Amino acid sequence: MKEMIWDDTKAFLALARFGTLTIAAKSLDMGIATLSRKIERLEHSLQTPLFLRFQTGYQLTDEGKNLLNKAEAMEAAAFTFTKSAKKESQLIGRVKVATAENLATHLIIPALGHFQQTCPNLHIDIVTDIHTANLHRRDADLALRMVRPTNGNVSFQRVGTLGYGLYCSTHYQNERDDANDNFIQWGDGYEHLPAARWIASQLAGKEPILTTTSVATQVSACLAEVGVAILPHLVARHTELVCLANIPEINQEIYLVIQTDLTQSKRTRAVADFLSELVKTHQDRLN
Amino acid sequence: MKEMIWDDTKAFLALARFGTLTIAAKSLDMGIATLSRKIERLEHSLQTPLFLRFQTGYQLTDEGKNLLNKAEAMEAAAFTFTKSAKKESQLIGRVKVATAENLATHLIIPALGHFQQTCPNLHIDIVTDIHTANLHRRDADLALRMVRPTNGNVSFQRVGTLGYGLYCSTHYQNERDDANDNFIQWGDGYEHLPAARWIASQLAGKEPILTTTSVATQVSACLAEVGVAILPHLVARHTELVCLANIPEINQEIYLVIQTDLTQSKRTRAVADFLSELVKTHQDRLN
DNA sequence: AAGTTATTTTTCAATACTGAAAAATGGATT
DNA sequence: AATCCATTTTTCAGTATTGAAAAATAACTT
Repeated sequence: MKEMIWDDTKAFLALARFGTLTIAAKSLDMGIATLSRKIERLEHSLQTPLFLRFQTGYQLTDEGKNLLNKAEAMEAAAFTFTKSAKKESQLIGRVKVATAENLATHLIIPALGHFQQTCPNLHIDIVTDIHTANLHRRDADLALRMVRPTNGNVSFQRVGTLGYGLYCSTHYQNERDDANDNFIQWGDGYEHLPAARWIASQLAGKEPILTTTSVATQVSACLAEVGVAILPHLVARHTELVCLANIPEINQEIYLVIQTDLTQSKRTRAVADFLSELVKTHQDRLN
Repeated sequence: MKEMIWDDTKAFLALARFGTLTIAAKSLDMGIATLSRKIERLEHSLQTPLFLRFQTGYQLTDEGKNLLNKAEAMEAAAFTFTKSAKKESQLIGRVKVATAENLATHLIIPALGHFQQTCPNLHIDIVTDIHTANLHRRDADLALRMVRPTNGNVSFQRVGTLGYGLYCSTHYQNERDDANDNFIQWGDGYEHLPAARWIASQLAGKEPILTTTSVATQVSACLAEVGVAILPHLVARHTELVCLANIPEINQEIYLVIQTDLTQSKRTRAVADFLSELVKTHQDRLN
């Protein structure tokens, strides 16, 4: 006995509802004969008579009546399947983006308004948790990072460069002794940063005047005229600090990390495109 | 855009599970090319890419992954549909039979053991509620009655005759005065019974020695040598009472009432056949 | 870097499905 | 009892679906 053909359930439901082959066939947009054969086939594969044939139309048997709600359950399942697919095909839902706080605050969030206009039903969640270095599926869908990913599970692309400069307050600049700068340096655990390494080479053994562990505190220190610091242009440009020099040798690449490019859903891809475009159009502000 | 073909969901599930067209096609017992086309058609009608094609096989997209559980829900619904149909096609379940207590006790129940042997998975529920005169669908599936049904919603067939006789104890018989019997009559509300009417005609104005409202009490009264009573042979044959005369003029027809014959489920029909056969084979004991 | 392998995609004849029209059915009406 | 009528069932030519084999593809191996 051949397995049931799921599509025949449509025929069963229509015929049960309309009662006559003629009307049911019209509702299904198929020939009268086809419908009759589908019902026949279904009854065969279920080994159960579903209808009684009268000249006035088809009438459900007891078996048919008892099976009707089961068929309707199938219909409901099929409906949610197609409906979910439609949802899936549209730009709807939430996408989680992991990134550095700097980029989030000064680059992404300011552009969010414009993004919402183009994709009103697509929402972005931003995660700036420092521990989300490796892009696990549950952590985030996308990441905008400044370290080259090592995990082989993800793919990535260079989308731009984050530029750094030597900054200080105007007052410090006026009083400055070029050969003997007061450097604000990164503290324990951040020695690997390109900015930290550059300062270390400038200090050549001398002591820094202050060490901190965040960009925000270094900005504060500069404004308080403690000394000079290496800051991203992106951050410093919003302050009253002055740029003494651009330091291109410690520029950092910005990578858009994605979960293996190809399998991504439409909405993830849309956000990825938005971020990639965003970095590219603002490349001047980053350098 | 054409509506989704439910059967293609099978293809989606198989391919998602086996990962390769070749194996999935084998599992579905169809050609490799057919499966490929079904997937293509499904993706088109859902307007969503479900798989990524690689030489190593098909891989679910994010959309496909998200839709997988929806498709599985459909599969589950289809499974219960077919399983229920199988149940429906077998002689399995319960059938509710409404009947008189006499017939239940002395005719149906004694034969139940034999019925269980032929249909071990089919259970009979017996309802002897007096109020279940009209066979509503929720009350009972079948009825074995001694009144001709009036409700047009049901069909019925004469399956036999219930015979009555004039009964008394042996002692009463020995002392009997034929012209002056002590009749045990039916009480208020039962005057319409054929037996009651027959006794009334015999009494011709005289008073009965006792009135009761059940067969069991009349049997008791006879055994206590109160008088003579009209009893169904079926009941009296199990007692020590003696039959003074057979009263064929008040025989009652036994009707098997069914919910409109044709639409009945297999199990109801099986029980109907059993009951019909039962009455016919025991017709001698009824008369 | 070329060859091997397992896979998908294409091709085409055979098969199955489809629908319009004709025939048959059986209940309803006169 | 004969006719009508709305329906199902059958018929048959056209269409779509199917599967085996051939061609193409790209990952993997030597």
